[in-house]
Amino acid sequence: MTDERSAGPAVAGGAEEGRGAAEAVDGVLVALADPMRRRLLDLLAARGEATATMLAGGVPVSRQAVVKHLAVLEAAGLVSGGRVGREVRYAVRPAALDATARWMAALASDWDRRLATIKRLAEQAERDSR
Amino acid sequence: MTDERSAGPAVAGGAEEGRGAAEAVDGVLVALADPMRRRLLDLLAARGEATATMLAGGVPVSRQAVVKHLAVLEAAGLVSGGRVGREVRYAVRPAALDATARWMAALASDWDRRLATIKRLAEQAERDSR
DNA sequence: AATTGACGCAACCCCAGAGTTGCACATCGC
DNA sequence: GCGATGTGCAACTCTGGGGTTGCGTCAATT
Repeated sequence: MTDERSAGPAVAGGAEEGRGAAEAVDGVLVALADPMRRRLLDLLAARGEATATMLAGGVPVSRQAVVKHLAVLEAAGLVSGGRVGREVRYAVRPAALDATARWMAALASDWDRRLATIKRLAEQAERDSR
Repeated sequence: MTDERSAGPAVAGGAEEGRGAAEAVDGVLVALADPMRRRLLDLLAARGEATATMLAGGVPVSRQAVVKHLAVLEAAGLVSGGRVGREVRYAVRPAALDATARWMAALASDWDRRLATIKRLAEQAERDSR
């Protein structure tokens, strides 16, 4: 087994590199917005490694549809695929997902900060007018 | 200012309650997948509170388009709107975003766990065959 | 009361993308 | 070599959703 996928920090998928964090996040969000793609990710995470044909067996769509979904997922950095003989094995990549999770958490805390400021100002104004 | 939005844990938006975590996450992901909606969230977070008409002024689409986006965002629990006189003021709600961020982080760490297991098993098998 | 500004509803256009089918090409097992 | 299996490519269909326009309604201002 060529373990090019198991530990390398370099993006083997070759789909995302020189882009800003915003566009990387965009790709992940768009990819995750589709229920079928989330299901495929689930299957893939459960099996560790699988081909498009295998995955198509566990989902009510054609193999070609699965291939397209995998292409989107790979472009988003969520999975990576490599050829082994005549088949293409895909595996899950946690890094992109983790990065997006952190982005969202940071955004949420930013909103919290802003809301706290707004509230404080409002109370201040009320105190002044009283 | 009625601060029904600032601290209450109860979902004032009235759009999500009896659903499982999966569908709540789905709504948030679908909502965030659109760049225009993310921009509207940004504007809303920056202004603290705004109406659809105001937001339409800072974005290259019609007011009606903004209204539709706000409806999606509200259904996802990302914003909440309330009538004040003849206008409807919207504000950002960090809770749903934070919950989704945690869901993603948990999923990423789950993938990591599975990958670690796979890798361990592979090394074990290799050691045995040697 | 008349006017103005903000909202809601409904009908409509348009295209990206999810899914399909058919076929050609490569690879494994015999 | 030959059949069987798995991929890749391309053309095609069709639904969903983002966007628009038009109009009716309601509240604030004067």
